[in-house]
Amino acid sequence: MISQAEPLIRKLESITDLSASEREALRALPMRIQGIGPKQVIVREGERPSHCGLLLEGFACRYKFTEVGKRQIFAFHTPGDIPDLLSLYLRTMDHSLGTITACTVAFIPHGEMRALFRTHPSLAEAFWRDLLIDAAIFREWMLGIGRRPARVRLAHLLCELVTRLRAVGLESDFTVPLPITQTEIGDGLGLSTVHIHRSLEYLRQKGLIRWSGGYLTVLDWAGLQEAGEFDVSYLHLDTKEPARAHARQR
Amino acid sequence: MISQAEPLIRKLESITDLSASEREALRALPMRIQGIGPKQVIVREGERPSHCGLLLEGFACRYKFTEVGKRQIFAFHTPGDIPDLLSLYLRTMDHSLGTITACTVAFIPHGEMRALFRTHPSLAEAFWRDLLIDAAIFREWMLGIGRRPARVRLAHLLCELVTRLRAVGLESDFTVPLPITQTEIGDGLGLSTVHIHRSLEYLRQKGLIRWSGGYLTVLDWAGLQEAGEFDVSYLHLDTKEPARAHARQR
DNA sequence: CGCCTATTTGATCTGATTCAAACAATGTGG
DNA sequence: CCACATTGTTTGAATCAGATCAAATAGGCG
Repeated sequence: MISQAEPLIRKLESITDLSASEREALRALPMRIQGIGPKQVIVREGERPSHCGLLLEGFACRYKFTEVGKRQIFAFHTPGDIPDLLSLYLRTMDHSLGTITACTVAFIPHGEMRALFRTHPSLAEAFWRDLLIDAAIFREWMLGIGRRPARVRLAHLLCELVTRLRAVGLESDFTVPLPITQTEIGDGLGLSTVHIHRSLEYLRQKGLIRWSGGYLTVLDWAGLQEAGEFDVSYLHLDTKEPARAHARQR
Repeated sequence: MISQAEPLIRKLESITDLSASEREALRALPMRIQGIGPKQVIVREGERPSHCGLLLEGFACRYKFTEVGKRQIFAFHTPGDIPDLLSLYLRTMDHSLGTITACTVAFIPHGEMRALFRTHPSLAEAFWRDLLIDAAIFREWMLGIGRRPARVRLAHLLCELVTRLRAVGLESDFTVPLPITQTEIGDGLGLSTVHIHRSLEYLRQKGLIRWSGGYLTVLDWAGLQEAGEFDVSYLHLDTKEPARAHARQR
């Protein structure tokens, strides 16, 4: 029951401000730490978890299968995320959570999270913001899957991953760890593995990225953003973001 | 500032239990009621609303455009919904909200909602549940758009709409108002209007549905559910849902 | 070294788009 | 109440983005 709240604190600080006492409260959360191998299920669709899983190390994803066995990945998760936070309010999981690489997960009892929310309302608000950003990412993915061609979709996803990894300090020099398979990318974008490979090839040939050995390097950030129609605002990374030009009061 | 909270109460009661005092608190919410014509924007991407819009009458939707002008609809909204509730915690809208038909919308100041959440924590929880179900619907749409063929996708959407309209009392005898255009359905499913028409034709010819004059009738509910691979559980309609066969404690 | 998993490449097929046009329904103003 | 305009539906034909199938190559790792 040693606390390892630092990745979580870092994550929350990327979307909100935390006071010293809030950071303390997070560090005081009791958690059971567990290692989980690659490609394992953490929580299965239909289960009713009694704990939330805070991802400390590794990559995870949430997904669901079609009746004919096709998989759609809804989200990729990185250290600091609590992918099944929603189980606190929706008792039954409507999708599964699994690891991509080997992971370290800290399980926090639901009761402890609820107590934290009661004693620290503004922390509760921070977590709600996180849940809402999660949904905003779903929307952006929907826009891509439904309406953007494969190359744009792929470039957009890479932009998102780089941005999110940067926000939690896992980027340096436009290089991020990305130990994800082309098949997994395909399952996230609603595309076949073959087509992912060809789209990746396109981005490589345009000199936008390099990707090998589990690390992605963005060679041309502006170009990749353009290729992916990437506008970071949907990630709501800055609480104090300036008003947009076309913003208006109702 | 006359309150018209009944559709909202009905909606919340479909996903949670409300006490008499909670219902009273909802009725006491001050709201400015406004009629809005069909196909109008209610809140535009980039804006920072100071109110939430409670939909009292009519159909609305949330959407976003691609850079090349393709639209993806993320959600269809029916009376009782507060489609922009998220603006309470995410200051800047990352997508737009607009009407489909003429609508009556009750605008509630953010401050009033926050006060309500403070004085009635379990109401706050009900709204959070609603927001999480919203995200669950996004996931289910993603699964369809990414991994299901057009006919299945369409049948699934129809099942969802009928189920949701039933939950708020807008269904009778497997007939629901559905004043939506084939183009709008297409924008929701990531398909072209032409293909929606052909897929609809297929469902009609299979004797599953009848749809005309703005009303949809499901002729074969079991058949439509099967055609759409529809499993209602993602809508989390019942707080007290029984454990599924494969549910397990961690 | 040999096994297993992931990437790469080529060929073919198909679900869905696009384009184009006819047709139906609905609403509007004179 | 009708002519006209507008919006939505229907139909057909051509085309294409991406899937599927199949097989070769390349990495990792015990």
